[in-house]
Amino acid sequence: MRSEPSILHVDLDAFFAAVEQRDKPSLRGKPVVVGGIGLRGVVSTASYEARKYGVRSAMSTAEARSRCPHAAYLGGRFDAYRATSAAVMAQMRELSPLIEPLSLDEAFVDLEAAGLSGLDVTKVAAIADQLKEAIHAASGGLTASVGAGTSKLIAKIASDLDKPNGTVVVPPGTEAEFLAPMQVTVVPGVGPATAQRLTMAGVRTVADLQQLSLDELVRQLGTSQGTNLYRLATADDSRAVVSDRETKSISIEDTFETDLIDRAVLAAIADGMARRVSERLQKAQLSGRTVTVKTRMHDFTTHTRSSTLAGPTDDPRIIARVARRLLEESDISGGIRLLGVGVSSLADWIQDDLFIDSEAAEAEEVAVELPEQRRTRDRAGYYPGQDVIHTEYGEGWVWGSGRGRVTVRFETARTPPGPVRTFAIEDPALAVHYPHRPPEEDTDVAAG
DNA sequence: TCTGGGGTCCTAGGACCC
DNA sequence: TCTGGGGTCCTAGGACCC
Repeated sequence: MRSEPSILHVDLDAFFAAVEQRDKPSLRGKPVVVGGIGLRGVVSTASYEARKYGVRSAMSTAEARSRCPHAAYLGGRFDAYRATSAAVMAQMRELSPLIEPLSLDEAFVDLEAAGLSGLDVTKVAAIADQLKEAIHAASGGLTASVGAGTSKLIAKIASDLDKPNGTVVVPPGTEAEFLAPMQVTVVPGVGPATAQRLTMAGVRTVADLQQLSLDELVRQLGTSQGTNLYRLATADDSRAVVSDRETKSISIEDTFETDLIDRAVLAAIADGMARRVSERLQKAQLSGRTVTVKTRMHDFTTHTRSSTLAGPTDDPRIIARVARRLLEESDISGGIRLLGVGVSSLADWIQDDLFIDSEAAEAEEVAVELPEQRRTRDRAGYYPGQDVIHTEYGEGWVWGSGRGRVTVRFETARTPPGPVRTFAIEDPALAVHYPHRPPEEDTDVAAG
């Protein structure tokens, strides 16, 4: 935690709805709801006029319509939101080289990294107000709320206290007492499930939380969340402002107007999703090894199935093939309301790097030295380090096998000696099996 | 009035290796 | 014949955030 309130949290007010009102003057001063407008839609953002009728984010659009039938219901124009967000973020970068966007409408700004010093409450409030004016001008009239404090936690909570168009600076040294009277749910990371567990332990406010020992909190919530919450409750937060956070996964999902049960229809939808995921991977110069299919049943229970490839891919055909297989393995009886396809275990090198010319592969083969005791056939009949398995992701040496799985070592140009990956032997990815030497007569080579 | 779409992080168990 | 513990990878599910 810092000695000066040098972290700002900037939060644009009713962002999506505000952009719509900016671009369409007839909507100004009127209730506007942006979100899913179909039968199963939910509200993303409600303008302040719509909030007067009880319309809230994450509420079903059906309920919003019943509460506020005369509002304008809009599906959203994300290109416009992205462009506006970029203009706003640029204003923050003018103020400091170190900003951390959390979403299109939120970011931390590090004033310390801007070389500013002697930051007392008055000075920070003035800086915040200037920033809000700059944002207003650059965005075509949008307002923001700003919180400032000695840590991310305090800045984030403060920005929420005087919305819209507020500025709240929490004086250094007053953090714990600032938090104490608040509900535990103001602490980021404490959602409904955690709040309920805490309630059962007699904890409703941060002050209640401050009474608990670390041991007790860890018992209630586990090591990670317990220790985190223990620190945050006493305003002990030294998390740094971090600019470029790397993408960990890319996914597409869709909720259908009515539940779908036809496997052929779903397979075709999965193909389209695989293509869109692939496009986004390629645009971001990323590829990934794990393909995940997500299904949501009529009763809202959600399942995921995933499969990890030998090497990263951004190929729509491969993603689609794996997604189809995972979908086939999924239970869709009774119909599903949602289908999703995603790719994770991302790498910033692309698929082509996995395929290398045979010359390089041979050079690598020479370099491979195996311990003597491994130069024997394993349980599934492979010679580890000598047999080669051909997969659609490239060729790799068998590194060991048994119990229905085979471990394959891949050689890649960029990352020799390459990843070691495990496949189920029945995995269709193992299209062909080429032993370097013929298996002995009694050897039952694992079925491909 | 039933519950979006895009993410992140954590946990837990099993397989496998040393 | 039984008994280990640590570490990594993978899978599945859940909580949470905007």
